[in-house]
Amino acid sequence: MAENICSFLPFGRSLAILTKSYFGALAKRLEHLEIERYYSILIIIHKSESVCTQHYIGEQLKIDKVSMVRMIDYLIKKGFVKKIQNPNDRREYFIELTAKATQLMPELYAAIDEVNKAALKGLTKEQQKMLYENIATIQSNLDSLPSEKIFINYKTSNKKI
Amino acid sequence: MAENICSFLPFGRSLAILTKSYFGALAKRLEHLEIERYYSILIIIHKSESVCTQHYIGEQLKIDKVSMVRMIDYLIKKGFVKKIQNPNDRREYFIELTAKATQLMPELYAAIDEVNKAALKGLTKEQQKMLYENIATIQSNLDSLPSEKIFINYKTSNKKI
DNA sequence: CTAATTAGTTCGTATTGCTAACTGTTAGTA
DNA sequence: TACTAACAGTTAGCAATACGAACTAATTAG
Repeated sequence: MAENICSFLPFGRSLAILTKSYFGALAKRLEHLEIERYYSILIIIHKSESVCTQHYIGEQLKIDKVSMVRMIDYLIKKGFVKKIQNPNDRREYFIELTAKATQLMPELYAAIDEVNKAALKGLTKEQQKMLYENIATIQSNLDSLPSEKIFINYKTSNKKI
Repeated sequence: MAENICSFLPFGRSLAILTKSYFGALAKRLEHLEIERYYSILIIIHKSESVCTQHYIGEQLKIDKVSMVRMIDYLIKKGFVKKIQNPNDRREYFIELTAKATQLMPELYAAIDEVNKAALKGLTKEQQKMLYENIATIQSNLDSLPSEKIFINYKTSNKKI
């Protein structure tokens, strides 16, 4: 049976499929918004207590700097963020939300909360807490292992299921 | 702090980063083998009690049929699988492991087991069991939500960390 | 027998991660 | 001060993957 087979697969495979499903659901929930990607970048900026450089955002989300350029360009083109050169270190640019993006944030948080709730339905508060803790533990375990860099992308398509 | 920010991110974001780290570690552990991708396809075929078509494999791993063609072509080129037309339904092809691939499987399982163990280090057996169950629950929750298809890729690069 | 469906293929497009080479800026150091 | 190294960000090009659409060949439904 499929379940038996799956138990032999790398643990990461389950995570990959889960991730795919999660972002599929989130994209669906947010499809009425003008933006379809890079929510996490907006959140990093919005929640940061200080100014955000591309370097900082990339570090938080583990996105390389080249991809960051493309993503920020996209967000600028869409009118969600603006880039302001740091006068004290002119190599850096501060990435800031526009009013348009700021206005959108509550909707974004609500959607994420909704999808999170739907995803975690059936788990007790205690189980949810344990899940987050275990994920953090696993992340920390993996961070200490030798590894190769891995390519991982998320892109919504137009196809509806 | 970063941890505070992360708690506002979509749940899927943690999973994405985790998945990335996992496959990075697995790729590193397997870098001495001739193959660097598509381990899961080999496992599906190896563990399947019956013959495997591309359609079946894609269904198990949630890989679309176009990508399946490319992946199977790659595995054929590398000499790990062969394609045999089903005489009873000549639209289908059975994908089978070559001797070379079969010989490689124990090493593959050992590597996966090793990385799984390293990843789950510090979790009790009970916690691990709960984790797998919770992942299954979440997957099932998400499967029942409306969603869009999402692009998700894993590709090892040559860069070592 | 015809129409619809299915397995698989091919082509084109989009996204992302990587390397490498590059600009401009800042910091370290002789 | 001048030279060098490091850093933030950019650009170009490659590889990998997902998708839609159009396609072939084969099978099934009516």
